[in-house]
Amino acid sequence: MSGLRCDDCPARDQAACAALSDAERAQLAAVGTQRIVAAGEMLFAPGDDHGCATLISGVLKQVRTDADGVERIVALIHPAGFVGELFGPSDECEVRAVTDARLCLFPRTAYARMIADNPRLAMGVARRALKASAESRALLDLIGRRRTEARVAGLLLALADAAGKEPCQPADRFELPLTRGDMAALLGTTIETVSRQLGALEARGLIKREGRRILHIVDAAGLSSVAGEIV
Amino acid sequence: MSGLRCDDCPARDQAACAALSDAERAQLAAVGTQRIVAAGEMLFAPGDDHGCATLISGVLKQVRTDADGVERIVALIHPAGFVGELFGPSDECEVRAVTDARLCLFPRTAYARMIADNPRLAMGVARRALKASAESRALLDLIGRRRTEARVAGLLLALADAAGKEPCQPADRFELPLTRGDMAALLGTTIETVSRQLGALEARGLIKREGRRILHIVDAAGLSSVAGEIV
DNA sequence: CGGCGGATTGACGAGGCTCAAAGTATGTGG
DNA sequence: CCACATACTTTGAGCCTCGTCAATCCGCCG
Repeated sequence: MSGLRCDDCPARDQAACAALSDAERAQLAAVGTQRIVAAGEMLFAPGDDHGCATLISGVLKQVRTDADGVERIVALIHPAGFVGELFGPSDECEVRAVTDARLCLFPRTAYARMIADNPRLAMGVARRALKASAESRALLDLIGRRRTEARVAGLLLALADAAGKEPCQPADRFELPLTRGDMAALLGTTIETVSRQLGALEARGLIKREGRRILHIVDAAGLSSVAGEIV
Repeated sequence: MSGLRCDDCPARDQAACAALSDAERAQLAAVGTQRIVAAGEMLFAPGDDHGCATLISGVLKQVRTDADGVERIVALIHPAGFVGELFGPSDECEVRAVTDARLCLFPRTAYARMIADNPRLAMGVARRALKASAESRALLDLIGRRRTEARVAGLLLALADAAGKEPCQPADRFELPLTRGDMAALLGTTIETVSRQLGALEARGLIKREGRRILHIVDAAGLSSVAGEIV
Protein backbone atom coordinates (compact mmCIF):
# COMPACT_ATOMS: atom_id res chain seq x y z
CA MET A 1 0.00 0.00 0.00
CA SER A 2 1.54 3.29 -1.01
CA GLY A 3 -0.11 6.05 0.99
CA LEU A 4 -2.23 6.34 4.08
CA ARG A 5 -5.66 7.85 4.29
CA CYS A 6 -5.42 10.15 7.27
CA ASP A 7 -8.60 12.12 6.75
CA ASP A 8 -10.87 9.68 8.49
CA CYS A 9 -8.33 8.22 10.90
CA PRO A 10 -9.95 7.80 14.31
CA ALA A 11 -6.60 8.07 16.08
CA ARG A 12 -5.75 11.28 14.31
CA ASP A 13 -6.29 13.67 17.20
CA GLN A 14 -4.36 11.74 19.80
CA ALA A 15 -1.54 10.05 17.95
CA ALA A 16 2.04 11.26 17.72
CA CYS A 17 1.24 12.83 14.36
CA ALA A 18 -1.67 14.84 15.77
CA ALA A 19 0.07 18.20 15.72
CA LEU A 20 1.17 17.99 12.09
CA SER A 21 -0.18 20.14 9.28
CA ASP A 22 -1.88 18.41 6.38
CA ALA A 23 1.22 18.79 4.25
CA GLU A 24 3.50 17.35 6.92
CA ARG A 25 1.09 14.53 7.52
CA ALA A 26 1.09 13.72 3.83
CA GLN A 27 4.86 13.65 3.88
CA LEU A 28 4.84 11.24 6.80
CA ALA A 29 2.16 9.12 5.18
CA ALA A 30 4.34 8.76 2.12
CA VAL A 31 6.99 6.81 4.02
CA GLY A 32 4.53 4.62 5.90
CA THR A 33 2.27 1.74 5.03
CA GLN A 34 -0.99 0.71 6.52
CA ARG A 35 -1.18 -2.80 7.82
CA ILE A 36 -3.77 -5.11 9.27
CA VAL A 37 -2.69 -7.68 11.84
CA ALA A 38 -4.92 -10.57 12.83
CA ALA A 39 -5.48 -11.46 16.49
CA GLY A 40 -2.57 -13.48 17.82
CA GLU A 41 -0.29 -12.55 14.93
CA MET A 42 3.18 -11.21 15.68
CA LEU A 43 4.03 -7.67 14.57
CA PHE A 44 7.62 -7.34 15.79
CA ALA A 45 9.90 -10.18 16.81
CA PRO A 46 12.24 -9.68 19.76
CA GLY A 47 15.72 -8.57 18.82
CA ASP A 48 15.20 -7.62 15.22
CA ASP A 49 15.65 -4.03 14.13
CA HIS A 50 11.97 -3.44 13.76
CA GLY A 51 10.37 -0.17 12.73
CA CYS A 52 7.77 1.74 14.61
CA ALA A 53 4.03 2.08 14.30
CA THR A 54 1.01 4.06 15.38
CA LEU A 55 -1.97 1.92 16.27
CA ILE A 56 -5.25 2.91 14.63
CA SER A 57 -7.64 0.35 16.02
CA GLY A 58 -7.52 -2.84 18.06
CA VAL A 59 -5.22 -3.78 20.93
CA LEU A 60 -1.58 -4.87 20.92
CA LYS A 61 0.53 -6.43 23.65
CA GLN A 62 4.23 -6.23 24.38
CA VAL A 63 5.47 -9.57 25.64
CA ARG A 64 8.59 -10.89 27.31
CA THR A 65 9.10 -14.60 27.57
CA ASP A 66 11.37 -15.85 30.32
CA ALA A 67 13.64 -18.86 30.45
CA ASP A 68 10.84 -21.24 31.45
CA GLY A 69 8.69 -20.15 28.54
CA VAL A 70 6.32 -18.21 30.78
CA GLU A 71 4.83 -15.20 29.01
CA ARG A 72 4.78 -11.84 30.73
CA ILE A 73 2.76 -9.05 29.20
CA VAL A 74 4.56 -5.86 29.88
CA ALA A 75 2.30 -3.32 28.21
CA LEU A 76 -0.97 -3.03 26.36
CA ILE A 77 -1.16 -0.61 23.44
CA HIS A 78 -4.48 1.04 22.66
CA PRO A 79 -5.47 3.10 19.58
CA ALA A 80 -3.27 6.17 18.98
CA GLY A 81 -0.50 4.42 20.87
CA PHE A 82 3.02 4.26 19.54
CA VAL A 83 5.15 1.10 19.46
CA GLY A 84 8.62 0.26 18.39
CA GLU A 85 12.16 1.45 18.63
CA LEU A 86 13.35 4.75 17.23
CA PHE A 87 16.92 4.88 18.40
CA GLY A 88 18.25 1.48 17.58
CA PRO A 89 17.18 -1.96 18.73
CA SER A 90 17.33 -2.31 22.49
CA ASP A 91 14.16 -3.84 23.78
CA GLU A 92 13.76 -7.56 24.13
CA CYS A 93 10.00 -7.45 23.71
CA GLU A 94 7.90 -9.02 21.06
CA VAL A 95 4.76 -7.23 19.92
CA ARG A 96 1.62 -9.20 19.16
CA ALA A 97 -1.96 -8.37 18.26
CA VAL A 98 -4.45 -9.16 21.02
CA THR A 99 -7.42 -8.43 18.79
CA ASP A 100 -7.49 -7.76 15.06
CA ALA A 101 -5.66 -4.49 14.65
CA ARG A 102 -5.00 -1.81 12.08
CA LEU A 103 -1.89 0.34 12.18
CA CYS A 104 0.49 2.66 10.36
CA LEU A 105 3.89 1.07 10.00
CA PHE A 106 7.06 3.10 9.45
CA PRO A 107 10.67 2.11 8.82
CA ARG A 108 12.80 3.16 11.76
CA THR A 109 15.32 5.32 9.97
CA ALA A 110 12.77 7.14 7.83
CA TYR A 111 10.75 8.05 10.90
CA ALA A 112 13.82 9.11 12.82
CA ARG A 113 14.82 11.37 9.95
CA MET A 114 11.40 13.01 9.90
CA ILE A 115 11.60 13.62 13.63
CA ALA A 116 14.96 15.29 13.33
CA ASP A 117 13.49 17.82 10.90
CA ASN A 118 10.18 18.41 12.53
CA PRO A 119 9.85 19.66 16.09
CA ARG A 120 6.09 19.13 16.15
CA LEU A 121 6.49 15.47 15.30
CA ALA A 122 9.32 15.11 17.79
CA MET A 123 7.13 16.68 20.42
CA GLY A 124 4.29 14.35 19.52
CA VAL A 125 6.55 11.35 19.95
CA ALA A 126 7.86 12.74 23.22
CA ARG A 127 4.30 13.25 24.44
CA ARG A 128 3.39 9.70 23.48
CA ALA A 129 6.51 8.27 25.07
CA LEU A 130 5.86 10.12 28.32
CA LYS A 131 2.29 8.86 28.26
CA ALA A 132 3.50 5.31 27.71
CA SER A 133 5.84 5.76 30.64
CA ALA A 134 3.01 6.95 32.85
CA GLU A 135 0.91 3.97 31.82
CA SER A 136 3.75 1.62 32.65
CA ARG A 137 3.97 3.17 36.09
CA ALA A 138 0.25 2.76 36.60
CA LEU A 139 0.57 -0.88 35.64
CA LEU A 140 3.50 -1.31 38.01
CA ASP A 141 1.44 0.16 40.79
CA LEU A 142 -1.36 -2.25 39.98
CA ILE A 143 0.82 -5.35 39.82
CA GLY A 144 2.70 -4.44 42.94
CA ARG A 145 -0.48 -4.73 44.94
CA ARG A 146 -0.24 -7.60 47.38
CA ARG A 147 -3.62 -9.27 47.04
CA THR A 148 -4.54 -10.67 43.67
CA GLU A 149 -8.15 -9.62 44.15
CA ALA A 150 -7.03 -5.97 44.02
CA ARG A 151 -5.05 -6.57 40.85
CA VAL A 152 -7.97 -8.16 39.04
CA ALA A 153 -10.36 -5.42 40.16
CA GLY A 154 -7.90 -2.76 39.03
CA LEU A 155 -7.42 -4.42 35.67
CA LEU A 156 -11.14 -4.57 35.06
CA LEU A 157 -11.44 -0.87 35.84
CA ALA A 158 -8.59 -0.07 33.48
CA LEU A 159 -10.13 -2.17 30.71
CA ALA A 160 -13.50 -0.53 31.25
CA ASP A 161 -11.81 2.81 30.97
CA ALA A 162 -10.05 1.84 27.75
CA ALA A 163 -13.31 0.46 26.32
CA GLY A 164 -15.20 3.72 26.95
CA LYS A 165 -15.76 6.05 24.03
CA GLU A 166 -14.57 9.18 25.80
CA PRO A 167 -11.52 9.22 28.01
CA CYS A 168 -12.53 9.18 31.68
CA GLN A 169 -15.91 7.81 30.66
CA PRO A 170 -15.58 4.14 31.54
CA ALA A 171 -17.90 1.66 29.86
CA ASP A 172 -20.17 -0.19 32.26
CA ARG A 173 -20.65 -3.08 29.83
CA PHE A 174 -17.98 -4.16 27.38
CA GLU A 175 -16.19 -7.06 25.77
CA LEU A 176 -12.95 -8.16 27.40
CA PRO A 177 -10.20 -7.97 24.79
CA LEU A 178 -8.02 -10.31 26.81
CA THR A 179 -8.22 -14.02 27.43
CA ARG A 180 -7.80 -15.30 30.99
CA GLY A 181 -4.30 -16.30 30.03
CA ASP A 182 -3.50 -12.76 28.90
CA MET A 183 -4.90 -11.33 32.12
CA ALA A 184 -2.77 -13.71 34.13
CA ALA A 185 0.33 -12.85 32.09
CA LEU A 186 -0.38 -9.18 32.66
CA LEU A 187 -0.99 -9.45 36.40
CA GLY A 188 1.78 -11.89 37.16
CA THR A 189 -0.53 -14.61 38.37
CA THR A 190 -2.18 -17.75 36.96
CA ILE A 191 -5.22 -18.47 34.85
CA GLU A 192 -6.89 -20.33 37.69
CA THR A 193 -6.48 -17.50 40.16
CA VAL A 194 -7.85 -14.96 37.70
CA SER A 195 -10.84 -17.16 37.12
CA ARG A 196 -11.44 -17.59 40.84
CA GLN A 197 -11.13 -13.90 41.56
CA LEU A 198 -13.61 -13.07 38.81
CA GLY A 199 -15.97 -15.56 40.40
CA ALA A 200 -15.46 -13.96 43.80
CA LEU A 201 -16.08 -10.44 42.48
CA GLU A 202 -19.26 -11.64 40.80
CA ALA A 203 -20.40 -13.38 43.97
CA ARG A 204 -19.95 -10.09 45.83
CA GLY A 205 -22.18 -8.38 43.30
CA LEU A 206 -19.49 -6.05 41.97
CA ILE A 207 -19.49 -7.39 38.41
CA LYS A 208 -21.59 -9.67 36.25
CA ARG A 209 -20.34 -11.96 33.50
CA GLU A 210 -22.32 -12.75 30.35
CA GLY A 211 -20.75 -15.64 28.54
CA ARG A 212 -17.00 -15.49 28.93
CA ARG A 213 -16.15 -12.23 27.21
CA ILE A 214 -18.86 -9.73 28.10
CA LEU A 215 -18.49 -7.96 31.40
CA HIS A 216 -20.85 -5.72 33.36
CA ILE A 217 -19.44 -3.35 35.92
CA VAL A 218 -22.25 -3.39 38.46
CA ASP A 219 -20.63 -1.42 41.27
CA ALA A 220 -17.73 0.68 40.05
CA ALA A 221 -17.18 2.36 43.41
CA GLY A 222 -17.07 -1.00 45.14
CA LEU A 223 -14.58 -2.28 42.58
CA SER A 224 -12.45 0.80 43.12
CA SER A 225 -12.31 0.24 46.82
CA VAL A 226 -11.37 -3.40 46.30
CA ALA A 227 -8.66 -2.26 43.92
CA GLY A 228 -7.41 0.11 46.61
CA GLU A 229 -7.33 3.05 44.25
CA ILE A 230 -6.60 6.56 45.34
CA VAL A 231 -9.40 7.97 43.16
CA MET B 1 21.40 30.20 41.33
CA SER B 2 21.26 31.89 37.97
CA GLY B 3 22.94 29.67 35.44
CA LEU B 4 24.11 26.08 35.24
CA ARG B 5 27.65 24.94 34.70
CA CYS B 6 27.31 22.33 31.98
CA ASP B 7 30.96 21.98 31.07
CA ASP B 8 31.82 19.46 33.72
CA CYS B 9 28.40 17.84 34.03
CA PRO B 10 28.83 14.08 34.32
CA ALA B 11 25.38 13.44 32.85
CA ARG B 12 26.07 15.63 29.88
CA ASP B 13 26.52 12.90 27.28
CA GLN B 14 23.46 10.86 28.16
CA ALA B 15 20.86 13.37 29.28
CA ALA B 16 18.02 14.78 27.23
CA CYS B 17 20.15 17.84 26.49
CA ALA B 18 23.05 15.78 25.14
CA ALA B 19 22.48 16.59 21.46
CA LEU B 20 22.40 20.35 21.96
CA SER B 21 25.05 22.75 20.72
CA ASP B 22 26.87 24.85 23.31
CA ALA B 23 24.73 27.86 22.45
CA GLU B 24 21.50 25.92 22.79
CA ARG B 25 22.68 24.40 26.01
CA ALA B 26 23.43 27.84 27.37
CA GLN B 27 19.97 28.96 26.41
CA LEU B 28 18.45 26.00 28.25
CA ALA B 29 20.69 26.56 31.24
CA ALA B 30 19.43 30.12 31.47
CA VAL B 31 15.91 29.00 32.29
CA GLY B 32 16.94 26.29 34.74
CA THR B 33 18.36 26.19 38.23
CA GLN B 34 20.59 23.70 39.87
CA ARG B 35 19.31 22.15 43.03
CA ILE B 36 20.53 19.77 45.69
CA VAL B 37 18.05 17.49 47.38
CA ALA B 38 18.88 15.61 50.58
CA ALA B 39 18.10 11.93 50.95
CA GLY B 40 14.45 11.43 51.83
CA GLU B 41 13.46 14.93 50.80
CA MET B 42 10.54 15.40 48.43
CA LEU B 43 11.20 16.98 45.04
CA PHE B 44 7.70 16.97 43.51
CA ALA B 45 4.46 16.51 45.37
CA PRO B 46 1.70 14.47 43.74
CA GLY B 47 -0.89 16.52 41.90
CA ASP B 48 0.86 19.86 41.77
CA ASP B 49 1.89 21.31 38.45
CA HIS B 50 5.52 20.56 38.97
CA GLY B 51 8.29 21.28 36.53
CA CYS B 52 10.74 18.81 35.13
CA ALA B 53 14.33 17.97 35.88
CA THR B 54 17.40 16.17 34.67
CA LEU B 55 19.22 14.24 37.36
CA ILE B 56 22.95 14.85 37.62
CA SER B 57 23.94 12.59 40.48
CA GLY B 58 22.27 10.44 43.10
CA VAL B 59 19.10 8.37 42.89
CA LEU B 60 15.46 9.44 42.89
CA LYS B 61 12.31 7.39 43.29
CA GLN B 62 8.82 7.86 41.94
CA VAL B 63 6.29 6.80 44.53
CA ARG B 64 2.58 6.12 44.60
CA THR B 65 0.86 5.75 47.93
CA ASP B 66 -2.34 3.78 48.00
CA ALA B 67 -5.39 4.16 50.19
CA ASP B 68 -3.89 2.14 53.07
CA GLY B 69 -0.79 4.30 53.11
CA VAL B 70 1.36 1.57 51.57
CA GLU B 71 4.16 3.00 49.45
CA ARG B 72 4.79 1.62 46.00
CA ILE B 73 7.93 2.63 44.20
CA VAL B 74 7.12 2.80 40.56
CA ALA B 75 10.45 3.85 39.10
CA LEU B 76 14.03 4.61 40.07
CA ILE B 77 15.75 7.49 38.34
CA HIS B 78 19.49 7.33 37.84
CA PRO B 79 21.86 10.09 36.68
CA ALA B 80 20.99 11.58 33.26
CA GLY B 81 17.39 10.51 33.82
CA PHE B 82 14.52 12.85 33.22
CA VAL B 83 11.59 13.35 35.62
CA GLY B 84 8.46 15.40 35.63
CA GLU B 85 5.57 16.36 33.48
CA LEU B 86 5.88 18.36 30.29
CA PHE B 87 2.36 18.41 28.95
CA GLY B 88 0.29 19.32 31.95
CA PRO B 89 -0.12 17.61 35.29
CA SER B 90 -1.35 14.05 34.92
CA ASP B 91 0.73 11.77 37.01
CA GLU B 92 -0.17 10.97 40.57
CA CYS B 93 3.38 10.21 41.57
CA GLU B 94 5.50 11.94 44.11
CA VAL B 95 9.23 12.18 43.50
CA ARG B 96 11.67 11.77 46.37
CA ALA B 97 15.41 11.57 46.76
CA VAL B 98 16.68 8.13 47.74
CA THR B 99 20.22 9.38 48.27
CA ASP B 100 21.50 12.93 48.28
CA ALA B 101 20.99 14.13 44.73
CA ARG B 102 21.93 16.99 42.44
CA LEU B 103 19.75 18.01 39.52
CA CYS B 104 18.81 20.66 36.96
CA LEU B 105 15.32 21.94 37.60
CA PHE B 106 13.21 23.60 34.91
CA PRO B 107 9.81 25.25 34.96
CA ARG B 108 7.39 23.22 32.90
CA THR B 109 6.25 25.88 30.45
CA ALA B 110 9.71 27.21 29.76
CA TYR B 111 10.99 23.74 28.97
CA ALA B 112 7.97 22.96 26.81
CA ARG B 113 8.57 26.16 24.87
CA MET B 114 12.18 25.22 24.25
CA ILE B 115 11.16 21.81 23.02
CA ALA B 116 8.67 23.29 20.58
CA ASP B 117 11.47 25.29 18.98
CA ASN B 118 14.18 22.74 19.07
CA PRO B 119 13.81 19.33 17.43
CA ARG B 120 17.10 18.10 18.91
CA LEU B 121 15.89 18.75 22.42
CA ALA B 122 12.50 17.21 21.64
CA MET B 123 14.27 14.18 20.28
CA GLY B 124 16.42 13.99 23.39
CA VAL B 125 13.34 14.03 25.59
CA ALA B 126 11.68 11.43 23.39
CA ARG B 127 14.77 9.24 23.62
CA ARG B 128 14.81 9.57 27.39
CA ALA B 129 11.09 8.89 27.66
CA LEU B 130 11.37 5.78 25.50
CA LYS B 131 14.26 4.63 27.66
CA ALA B 132 12.22 5.22 30.80
CA SER B 133 9.45 3.21 29.23
CA ALA B 134 11.81 0.35 28.49
CA GLU B 135 13.08 0.42 32.06
CA SER B 136 9.54 0.31 33.36
CA ARG B 137 8.87 -2.72 31.23
CA ALA B 138 11.98 -4.43 32.56
CA LEU B 139 10.79 -3.71 36.08
CA LEU B 140 7.35 -5.04 35.25
CA ASP B 141 8.92 -8.19 33.97
CA LEU B 142 10.92 -8.51 37.18
CA ILE B 143 8.00 -7.92 39.52
CA GLY B 144 5.73 -10.19 37.58
CA ARG B 145 8.05 -13.07 38.37
CA ARG B 146 6.32 -15.50 40.65
CA ARG B 147 8.86 -16.34 43.34
CA THR B 148 10.09 -13.48 45.47
CA GLU B 149 13.57 -14.96 45.46
CA ALA B 150 13.79 -14.26 41.73
CA ARG B 151 12.66 -10.68 42.20
CA VAL B 152 15.25 -9.98 44.85
CA ALA B 153 18.00 -11.58 42.79
CA GLY B 154 16.96 -9.57 39.74
CA LEU B 155 16.89 -6.35 41.71
CA LEU B 156 20.38 -6.92 43.05
CA LEU B 157 21.66 -7.50 39.53
CA ALA B 158 19.95 -4.33 38.32
CA LEU B 159 21.43 -2.32 41.19
CA ALA B 160 24.86 -3.75 40.53
CA ASP B 161 24.50 -2.73 36.93
CA ALA B 162 23.46 0.80 37.88
CA ALA B 163 26.33 1.05 40.32
CA GLY B 164 28.92 0.09 37.69
CA LYS B 165 30.99 2.83 36.15
CA GLU B 166 30.45 1.76 32.57
CA PRO B 167 27.10 0.61 31.30
CA CYS B 168 26.99 -3.17 31.04
CA GLN B 169 29.91 -3.33 33.48
CA PRO B 170 28.19 -4.35 36.69
CA ALA B 171 29.93 -3.64 39.99
CA ASP B 172 30.74 -6.74 42.01
CA ARG B 173 30.89 -4.80 45.26
CA PHE B 174 28.79 -1.71 45.91
CA GLU B 175 26.66 0.16 48.39
CA LEU B 176 22.93 -0.44 48.20
CA PRO B 177 21.20 2.89 47.64
CA LEU B 178 17.91 1.46 48.89
CA THR B 179 16.73 0.54 52.35
CA ARG B 180 14.96 -2.80 52.85
CA GLY B 181 11.72 -0.85 52.92
CA ASP B 182 12.48 0.70 49.54
CA MET B 183 13.31 -2.68 48.07
CA ALA B 184 10.05 -4.09 49.36
CA ALA B 185 8.09 -1.13 47.97
CA LEU B 186 9.79 -1.64 44.64
CA LEU B 187 9.21 -5.38 44.46
CA GLY B 188 5.70 -5.42 45.81
CA THR B 189 6.58 -7.46 48.87
CA THR B 190 7.40 -6.81 52.53
CA ILE B 191 10.51 -5.80 54.45
CA GLU B 192 10.63 -9.13 56.24
CA THR B 193 10.51 -11.16 53.06
CA VAL B 194 13.27 -9.10 51.47
CA SER B 195 15.43 -9.62 54.53
CA ARG B 196 14.82 -13.35 54.53
CA GLN B 197 15.53 -13.71 50.83
CA LEU B 198 18.79 -11.82 51.20
CA GLY B 199 19.68 -14.21 53.96
CA ALA B 200 18.82 -17.17 51.75
CA LEU B 201 20.91 -15.87 48.86
CA GLU B 202 23.84 -15.34 51.18
CA ALA B 203 23.44 -18.83 52.65
CA ARG B 204 23.61 -20.22 49.12
CA GLY B 205 26.87 -18.38 48.57
CA LEU B 206 25.59 -16.14 45.79
CA ILE B 207 26.11 -12.87 47.63
CA LYS B 208 27.84 -11.60 50.74
CA ARG B 209 26.73 -8.77 52.97
CA GLU B 210 29.11 -6.44 54.81
CA GLY B 211 27.20 -4.44 57.34
CA ARG B 212 23.77 -3.63 56.02
CA ARG B 213 24.55 -1.53 52.98
CA ILE B 214 27.57 -3.05 51.30
CA LEU B 215 26.92 -5.95 48.99
CA HIS B 216 29.26 -8.38 47.26
CA ILE B 217 28.06 -10.22 44.19
CA VAL B 218 29.91 -13.49 44.66
CA ASP B 219 28.33 -15.54 41.89
CA ALA B 220 26.72 -13.34 39.25
CA ALA B 221 25.88 -16.25 36.97
CA GLY B 222 24.20 -18.07 39.81
CA LEU B 223 22.23 -14.97 40.68
CA SER B 224 21.17 -14.63 37.06
CA SER B 225 19.86 -18.13 36.96
CA VAL B 226 17.96 -17.59 40.20
CA ALA B 227 16.50 -14.43 38.71
CA GLY B 228 15.45 -16.44 35.67
CA GLU B 229 17.06 -14.02 33.30
CA ILE B 230 17.13 -14.51 29.59
CA VAL B 231 20.79 -13.44 29.63
C1' DC C 1 -21.01 -35.84 16.34
C1' DG C 2 -16.45 -35.60 18.22
C1' DG C 3 -12.35 -33.19 18.97
C1' DC C 4 -10.11 -29.02 20.69
C1' DG C 5 -8.82 -24.72 23.12
C1' DG C 6 -10.29 -21.94 26.70
C1' DA C 7 -12.57 -21.55 31.24
C1' DT C 8 -14.16 -23.19 35.57
C1' DT C 9 -13.88 -25.75 39.82
C1' DG C 10 -11.69 -28.65 43.47
C1' DA C 11 -8.00 -30.39 46.65
C1' DC C 12 -3.64 -29.77 48.56
C1' DG C 13 0.69 -27.83 49.94
C1' DA C 14 4.05 -24.24 50.14
C1' DG C 15 5.43 -19.56 49.94
C1' DG C 16 4.88 -15.26 51.84
C1' DC C 17 2.14 -11.84 54.77
C1' DT C 18 0.97 -10.63 59.52
C1' DC C 19 2.07 -10.00 64.09
C1' DA C 20 5.59 -9.83 67.55
C1' DA C 21 10.12 -9.40 69.58
C1' DA C 22 14.96 -9.06 69.71
C1' DG C 23 19.17 -7.34 67.70
C1' DT C 24 22.16 -3.57 65.50
C1' DA C 25 23.63 0.94 63.51
C1' DT C 26 23.20 6.16 63.92
C1' DG C 27 22.86 10.38 66.16
C1' DT C 28 21.92 13.30 70.51
C1' DG C 29 22.45 15.14 74.92
C1' DG C 30 24.43 15.02 79.34
C1' DC D 1 33.02 9.73 76.20
C1' DC D 2 29.19 7.21 77.43
C1' DA D 3 24.16 6.45 77.88
C1' DC D 4 20.19 6.70 75.56
C1' DA D 5 16.78 7.22 71.90
C1' DT D 6 15.56 6.17 67.36
C1' DA D 7 15.32 3.98 63.11
C1' DC D 8 16.45 0.09 60.51
C1' DT D 9 17.12 -4.82 60.25
C1' DT D 10 16.86 -9.55 61.44
C1' DT D 11 14.50 -13.55 63.19
C1' DG D 12 10.55 -16.42 64.73
C1' DA D 13 5.68 -18.54 64.72
C1' DG D 14 1.20 -19.16 62.65
C1' DC D 15 -2.19 -18.58 59.28
C1' DC D 16 -3.94 -17.50 54.76
C1' DT D 17 -3.50 -16.76 50.01
C1' DC D 18 -2.24 -18.43 45.89
C1' DG D 19 0.33 -21.78 42.79
C1' DT D 20 0.25 -26.56 41.32
C1' DC D 21 -1.95 -30.59 39.63
C1' DA D 22 -6.06 -32.59 37.89
C1' DA D 23 -10.69 -33.17 36.33
C1' DT D 24 -14.75 -31.24 34.22
C1' DC D 25 -17.27 -28.05 31.54
C1' DC D 26 -18.38 -24.98 27.75
C1' DG D 27 -18.31 -22.96 23.09
C1' DC D 28 -16.47 -23.51 18.40
C1' DC D 29 -15.15 -25.63 14.22
C1' DG D 30 -14.33 -29.27 11.27
